[in-house]
Amino acid sequence: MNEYLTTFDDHLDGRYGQIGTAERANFEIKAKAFAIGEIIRDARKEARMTQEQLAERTGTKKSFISRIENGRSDIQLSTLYKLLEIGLGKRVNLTIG
Amino acid sequence: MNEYLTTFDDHLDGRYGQIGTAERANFEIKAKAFAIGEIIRDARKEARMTQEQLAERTGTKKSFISRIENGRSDIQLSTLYKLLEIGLGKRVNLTIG
DNA sequence: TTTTTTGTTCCATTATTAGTTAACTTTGAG
DNA sequence: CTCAAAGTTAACTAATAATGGAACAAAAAA
Repeated sequence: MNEYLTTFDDHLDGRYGQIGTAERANFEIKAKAFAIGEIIRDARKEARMTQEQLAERTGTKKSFISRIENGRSDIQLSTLYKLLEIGLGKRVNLTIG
Repeated sequence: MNEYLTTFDDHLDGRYGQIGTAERANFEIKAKAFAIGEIIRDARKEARMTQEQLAERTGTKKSFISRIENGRSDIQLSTLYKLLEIGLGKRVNLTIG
């Protein structure tokens, strides 16, 4: 079971200028959300599946999978569940600490 | 720490007619995604915060919080992080089993 | 009960994801 | 190298989340 405990800074490169804390927080939140792609790709590789196979199992296209895996989409919760649970047979466990 | 391990059926009422398995799976995924509202409301109550306070801390409006808590929105991942981590100071822990 | 606070719902607008196709690039086998 | 499989990207439409405001309802306080 892979664990993905992340801090905001995991997904930043430290190169922003003079922005407010609210704006920075928003940027960091987006970066964290986009990082889900890496997790999905890892899970797909682990399942030894191609993007096309995952797409077919979830009723979508490989281009859509690629976009997500490359961190270009802030996906909806239903998409997260669909890809990981239906597509890859994983169990998504969400805990609030 | 509250744990929200859910099965699809937790969020269904069992009253659907003759629909295919793909359609049913899709419906269940949606239901599961919508169920995040309950989790957010629990966390907010635990933090003794009003919807308006949570809205203010996350740069949004109480009407938006209400809609989510009542399971009327399939929110994006960034919204999940924004409300729980920035708004409520919780830690969202996502594990893939 | 009256007033205030908190929460819900509706409407309209904007922004972005979901979904798709096609062309292109990269990778891996043979 | 050549070919095929796998992955990436751009462009586009449709669906829907995000947002804001206002009116209303419910709950809590005075």
